[in-house]
Amino acid sequence: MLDIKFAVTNLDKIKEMLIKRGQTIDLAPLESLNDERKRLQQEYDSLRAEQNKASEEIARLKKDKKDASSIIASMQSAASKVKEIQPKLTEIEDKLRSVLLLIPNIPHESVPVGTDSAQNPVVRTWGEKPNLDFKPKEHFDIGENLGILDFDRAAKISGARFTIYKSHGAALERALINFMLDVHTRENGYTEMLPPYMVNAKAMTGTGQLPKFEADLFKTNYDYYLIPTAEVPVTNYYADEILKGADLPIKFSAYSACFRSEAGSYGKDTRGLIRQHQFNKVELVKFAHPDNSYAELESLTNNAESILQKLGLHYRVVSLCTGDIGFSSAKTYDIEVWLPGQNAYREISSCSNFEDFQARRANIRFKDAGGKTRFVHTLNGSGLAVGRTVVAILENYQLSDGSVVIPEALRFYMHGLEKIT
RNA sequence: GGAGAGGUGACCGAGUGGUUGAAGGUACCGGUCUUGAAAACCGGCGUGCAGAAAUGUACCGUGAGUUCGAAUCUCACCCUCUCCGCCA
Repeated sequence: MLDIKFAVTNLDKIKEMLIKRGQTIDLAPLESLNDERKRLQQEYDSLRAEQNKASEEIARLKKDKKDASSIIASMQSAASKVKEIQPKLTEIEDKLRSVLLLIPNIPHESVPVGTDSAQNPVVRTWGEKPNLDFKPKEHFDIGENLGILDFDRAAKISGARFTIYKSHGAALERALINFMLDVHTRENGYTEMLPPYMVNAKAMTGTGQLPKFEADLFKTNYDYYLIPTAEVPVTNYYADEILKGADLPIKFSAYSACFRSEAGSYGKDTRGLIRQHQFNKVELVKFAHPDNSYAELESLTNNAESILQKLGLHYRVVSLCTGDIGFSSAKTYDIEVWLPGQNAYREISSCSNFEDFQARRANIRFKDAGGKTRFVHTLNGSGLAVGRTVVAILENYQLSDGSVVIPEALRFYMHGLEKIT
């Protein structure tokens, strides 16, 4: 959420931002609602001032055992007027907030201008495509042939976009989770967290999934939403709190299952593990000082990259352009891993700095060195999407006979297994 | 599911209708003292909105109500804790 003062005094900037993002929002209500709010607030304040003054006078008279009935009678009209204005004011404030909640974040000045993902510049690449002297298979064929992924039976018991991992497949997924958490907690300085997978609407609003993206979420019949990412519970961990400036940055790493309705992506990635209703992810979350949140974004991205490096998987980092960047984000790097079977780079991590956009929604603040209370900057990134990492391993480490080599960094977690055959 | 207790500032904790934005303490910031630190003492110390400022106003879980006036009374809801029952 943007700051209302900033919003009404920088309407041009917001309009420009919306054009760059390729979106249209009617901003007229913003100005008129804010004017109306100010007008009502002033009226309300002066009425209340009158009431408060009279109250003091009444108190004084009563204390002196004098008659106050005339002044009490004279205040009755003011009281009824206050009752008239109050609900109007509340209504305007609610409307104003609901408009603000639908305005996306302003991209950082370093974010490239562009219309879609084709215009995301590559920032860097790491490693090289593997040399496969045969036609590489896609991960779902490899997995099914090895008997470690079962899509048909998952469809039978759940539906499309679900998978059952079996045997070494299940072990591989579990190994990756432990491997990633160990690297982030022991080498990268994150504190591990295991959060709830169901949260309330307030938490979803805090991180920006609600109110705009309700259709992307699964909701239970008890008013709980299934989390689409651990970002939601972990970022909201400090909602409505004031942190100590000296404690920043605070870094959490959390494994969770993630649930997404994938509404609107019908027909995309229908086969395999790439796009699932339920998938596993290890998430990185940071609460940072506004002065160095962009340096923190770089290191967070590097932390996510370190997993791919240890696994020996070739990837590139792209900077999302203004037309592709997410609603809440001010700047996002996507890490795209190379998939020989698909002959394409695919997103395996998305690392973002939200600046104070989420902090303002979730009300997460800190005391700076001067004792002033300010909003923190929140950041997060996948470290990494586990299912897609399995895809990358199967496709990059496949052999011509259909077997798959286990990357060395993972063998400890696979009890020494070197190859899935 | 049944019975009870409670939600106050960064934290602990007073406060049951009239100068209460809210005692006291802790933490924090500044100062005195000290070679330095600690201790002690003195002072400061919430946030939003409007305003150039003075100042005004709002905020004591959330929402509604009673009243000239609500942290304080009424109702609903949310959350936490304790006991009983049931269950992994």
